[in-house]
Amino acid sequence: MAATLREVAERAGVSVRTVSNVVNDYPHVAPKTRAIVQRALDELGYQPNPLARSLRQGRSGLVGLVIPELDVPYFAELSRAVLHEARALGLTVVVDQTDGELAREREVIVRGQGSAMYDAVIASPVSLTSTDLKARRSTAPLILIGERIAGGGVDHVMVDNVAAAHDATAHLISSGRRRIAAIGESWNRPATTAHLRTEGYRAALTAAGLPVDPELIVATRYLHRADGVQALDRLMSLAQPPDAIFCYNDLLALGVLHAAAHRGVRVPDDLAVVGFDDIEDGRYSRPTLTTISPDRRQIARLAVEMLQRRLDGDTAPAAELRANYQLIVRESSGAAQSAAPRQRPTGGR
Amino acid sequence: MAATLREVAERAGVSVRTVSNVVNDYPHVAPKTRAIVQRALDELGYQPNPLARSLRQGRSGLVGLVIPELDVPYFAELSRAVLHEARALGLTVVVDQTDGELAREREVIVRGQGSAMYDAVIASPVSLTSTDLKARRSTAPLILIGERIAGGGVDHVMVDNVAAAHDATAHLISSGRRRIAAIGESWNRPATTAHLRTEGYRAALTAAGLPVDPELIVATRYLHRADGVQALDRLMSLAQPPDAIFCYNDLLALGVLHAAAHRGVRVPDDLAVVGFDDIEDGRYSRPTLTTISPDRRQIARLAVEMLQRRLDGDTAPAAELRANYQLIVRESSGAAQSAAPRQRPTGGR
DNA sequence: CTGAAAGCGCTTACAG
DNA sequence: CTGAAAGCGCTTACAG
Repeated sequence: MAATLREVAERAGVSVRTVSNVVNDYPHVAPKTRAIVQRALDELGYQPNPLARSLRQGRSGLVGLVIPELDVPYFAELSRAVLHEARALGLTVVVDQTDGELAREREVIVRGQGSAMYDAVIASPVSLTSTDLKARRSTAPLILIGERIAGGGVDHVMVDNVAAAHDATAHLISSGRRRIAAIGESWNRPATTAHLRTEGYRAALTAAGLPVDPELIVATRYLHRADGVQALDRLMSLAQPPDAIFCYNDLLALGVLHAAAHRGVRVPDDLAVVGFDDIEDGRYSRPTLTTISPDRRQIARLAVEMLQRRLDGDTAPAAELRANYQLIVRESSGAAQSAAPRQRPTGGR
Repeated sequence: MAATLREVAERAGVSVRTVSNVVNDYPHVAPKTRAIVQRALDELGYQPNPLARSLRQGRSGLVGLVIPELDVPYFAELSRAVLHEARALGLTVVVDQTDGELAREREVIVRGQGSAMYDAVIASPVSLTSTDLKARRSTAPLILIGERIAGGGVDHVMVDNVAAAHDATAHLISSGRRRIAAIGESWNRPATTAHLRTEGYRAALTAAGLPVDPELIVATRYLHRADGVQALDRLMSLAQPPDAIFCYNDLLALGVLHAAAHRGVRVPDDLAVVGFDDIEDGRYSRPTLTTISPDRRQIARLAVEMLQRRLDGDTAPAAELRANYQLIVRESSGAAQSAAPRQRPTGGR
């Protein structure tokens, strides 16, 4: 069992106050006293009890990062970026997975506390609604990433989803596609994000004088690869299949690529594909994936810096922080096919 | 600010003891008293302070899951499995990323404590050595996943890496390959795991009467996709390039697949590829990836159950728990090519 | 069934 | 520069 401050104090023949001062590098300690205490500390292998310290100080020093699914690459990569930025500021963040379940998102975001003991929370909720947010009891700072939940009055950081979806769609149009599908509208999620992407998609079509065909907008249950496979199967069985697809995330797009290969649909020749997120897989897939790349580093930094400000007592009204994004054109929407460039070089269209 | 037990007690006109009893569903409370207290609890919106509770009880109720990289699919998928099994047992686990840095692995695994306050730790360390383990001060139960650190005297769960690597290699041999490379031996990691896989690889070659060519065993810095790309480039520039590659993980294999496509090397026709881990990407890649699939669910369950036993006071000697694995044959090692089966059906070999 | 009180291991005004 | 003491918010033997 770890030694306590009191035990160290007894051994060193000083008060606990003095030991505490040494442990915490309090400057005004006589060098001689410090040496004596340090020796006792070493001999006993003292380790401070973080629980006691936290209780006394009224804060745990822990920031919770709440995400739905750890094994969805976008969240994994985002989490890593957040952990990285947080470390730079000396914050310890700990990842909390909710499986996207409302009850669990509520527990940690709305009720605060729970078995968790976070001083603040960064969250990317999928089921939480504005009603939940209004009922929030916890006073710990909260920063939302990705989703803007209407009327929440909560700080959030996000990219301009409407504009990004517009750009993705416009890219397909400008490369000659005319029958463009959209995959990822939501079945059962509140999914403000999906709605915003559909809005951008529609706007781009309309601006180009192209019709919006409801048949081409396919909702999915999740945003996983398997959903992309299903969606493609459905789209290809249409009387008039699409010649391009804008997927609301890269995982859907990778599912589409997979299903297309197995159906003998050539990408990008027969079908152009664009994703969203710029996860690492898309840089190695065959063909490589054109995608919208949100500046994850910036997202993480904005979130963490805002959090730090709130922890420091900043009471400014809730902020809406916007991060940059970029369209990255790769093979799936027209660049040279990856399969065997020397044997069958296929130019863009 | 949240109300305290004492405030609730005053409002209800009872002692804190009684309030505590109600909060914790202690059975012997008079129904009438309970009702009064409950009302006060509701009116004040009481939330217990987990820090105080933990300090008093001498445990935080938190289990730390220590992994090197959150955004490496294998760890993301493993983490999810562990969180799932832990939930089933009522344990709250929190993910702690170390970036594979020795200092950080030490802080949480060896020193215990730190800013973290875990009752127990499940870890998949990459830099930690047996010396560190012997110097361990923390008395919190520790379960290692994946790596067996010699002489640590610590519980661990793993698959039989030698046997698995043997099977992967034997599969390539039995499908007619003769010049089989291995990618993923370590440059700078302690990497017991890599050594074990090399051992299995060598054994399989030897058993088949095939020579072991040192040129074909390529070490990599990390085990990421980019390392796979580099390794393939190096192998293909050999005077006698390989006709098959056993990659020590799927990420390397996906990098190999990518590089092969861009070089015009056909997989599996010119080159068969086998990975290790069975991450989801490999089920959707082109071609899909043959791989060793460790039973992640079982690994997670064994680790969590062992942990629970230790928390319950089990003091049996350190256990070595073995999980099952399975070779999953997909397109990359000989099944029908995925590219466009109808146009160019390629049988296995 | 409930109250008064001790104590978990710290930090920190308050004195001196 | 250092000591004696209070108190963070709980839980839990000890009485009654």
